[in-house]
Amino acid sequence: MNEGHLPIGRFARLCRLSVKQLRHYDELGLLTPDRIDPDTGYRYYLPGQARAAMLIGLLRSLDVPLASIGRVLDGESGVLDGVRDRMRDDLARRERNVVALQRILSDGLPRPEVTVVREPARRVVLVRDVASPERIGAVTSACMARLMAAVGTPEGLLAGLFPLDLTGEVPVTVAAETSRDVPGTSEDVLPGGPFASATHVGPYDQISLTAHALLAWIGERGHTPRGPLREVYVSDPATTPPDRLVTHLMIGLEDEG
Amino acid sequence: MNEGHLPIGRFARLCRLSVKQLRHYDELGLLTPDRIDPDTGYRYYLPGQARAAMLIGLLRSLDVPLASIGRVLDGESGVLDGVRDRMRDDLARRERNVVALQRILSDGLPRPEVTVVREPARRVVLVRDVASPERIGAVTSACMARLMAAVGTPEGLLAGLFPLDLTGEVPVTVAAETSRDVPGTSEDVLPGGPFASATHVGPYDQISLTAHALLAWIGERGHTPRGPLREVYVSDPATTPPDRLVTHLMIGLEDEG
DNA sequence: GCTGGACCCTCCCACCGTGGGAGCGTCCAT
DNA sequence: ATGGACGCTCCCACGGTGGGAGGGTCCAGC
Repeated sequence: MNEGHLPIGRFARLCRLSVKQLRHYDELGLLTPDRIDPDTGYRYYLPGQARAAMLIGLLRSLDVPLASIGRVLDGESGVLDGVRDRMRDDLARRERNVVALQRILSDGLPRPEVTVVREPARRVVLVRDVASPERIGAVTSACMARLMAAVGTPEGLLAGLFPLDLTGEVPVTVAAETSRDVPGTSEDVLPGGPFASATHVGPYDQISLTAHALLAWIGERGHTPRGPLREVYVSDPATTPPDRLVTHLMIGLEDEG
Repeated sequence: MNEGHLPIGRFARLCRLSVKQLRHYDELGLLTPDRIDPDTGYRYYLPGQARAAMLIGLLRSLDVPLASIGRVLDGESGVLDGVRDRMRDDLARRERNVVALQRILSDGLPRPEVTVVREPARRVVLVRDVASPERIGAVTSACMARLMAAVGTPEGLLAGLFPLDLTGEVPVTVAAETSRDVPGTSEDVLPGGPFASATHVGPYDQISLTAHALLAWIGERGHTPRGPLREVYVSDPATTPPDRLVTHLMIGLEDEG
């Protein structure tokens, strides 16, 4: 063991890492042994490498991916900020998941009554945006605020439109029924026809549970959904406690299932 | 397509799942097609299976593992409670990670001054417990409260002892130096000898960063740590703001490095 | 100098859930 | 009958770690 070289096992004990981990980090170029015996392939580390090794261990214990750790060790700046931001997003998603799971455990799965209604076509003005799946709630609120500011008092229904597939970037649309033209919004006609409709009572962040039940109802009967999910906001969230918020959920149906 | 049987692609679109997922769930026995053509191997589903499929999708979107979903579908009770509890623990761990990462980003890695001190053997009384890695802080506080209640005013130092390996169930020990016998505690002698010592200033939940630096110092110099990590609590957390809490961290050294 | 046991090497597989793709067979509307 | 959409199975990839097989190496004690 000349020059204080340590074989991998001893070095591993020093750094509280496993031999497997050290070999893996070597393979990835994160922590290269000071010397590798060309004949035997034995890896030899210096005690001075312990700090780098333990930094890897520390960051791993904080769930920083090895790829990011590599970039940190290469001196790239801002890497950990990105990691932290991603972790925060992930954390928020998991918090919502736990809340939703708790809700399911407390209340059971929603089994809303589903009816088929025939909707007229409706002339509306729209405000649109795009959101990541986590940000849908906030972005929808912001769109609604913009729409209300532009429209003033709506003459008819107030609704949100969302694609059924909530992966990737999700287009968010809020619509207010009106016969007037409103600057700052675009105008459109929501198609009429048969819709499957269910009513969600409760906070907006649990709408997806009722939406799920509605989709399941449609699936069970062999219908094919058509177009986006419509959320018709019946209550005013400014004056209604979250547990009493009423929202109609509607999904268009093919004329023939 | 007799009796309303749907081939896998159509059923997948109905349930917002991928064909790959459905095949996987079939393989795991979570959702078996109503009929499998024995000649072609084609899977055929009934529309009535959509609700089960979407329940799988819903629970998956909440990060419930497929194995747990399987047990839910088998009617086993209490499964989701366990999942939720595990998620909560995981969430707490991730929250701590993000906080620690933020701390590293704000303050940089701690680079405490490390000194070698020679400690006398000390007679102490002990309170012990066991904790999962997440609960160490809370359990240590609880032990300390018990110890203080039993000892009253300590005559000497007040310390916590923790193994260097914080995986699995971690034994937690708090010690108060005293010459008296104290009912409700056990008595022991902390060995003396050379110790590497560093001072942590700041909240207790960031002690691990300084402990890491101390271990790295030991590793860099080729010493071998001996025995548990000692945390000597210098400040009174009841009267000191968290940012000013002073803790000495000490790790025993082999006489010969 | 020899030997045994601890240590090291490489290579493969497993976990979990999903997606991609190769290579090939099947269904159905034209 | 034929083309194109759709189905099948089987393999590989991701990230990070552990387990294990099969084989070579080091060193302390004799």
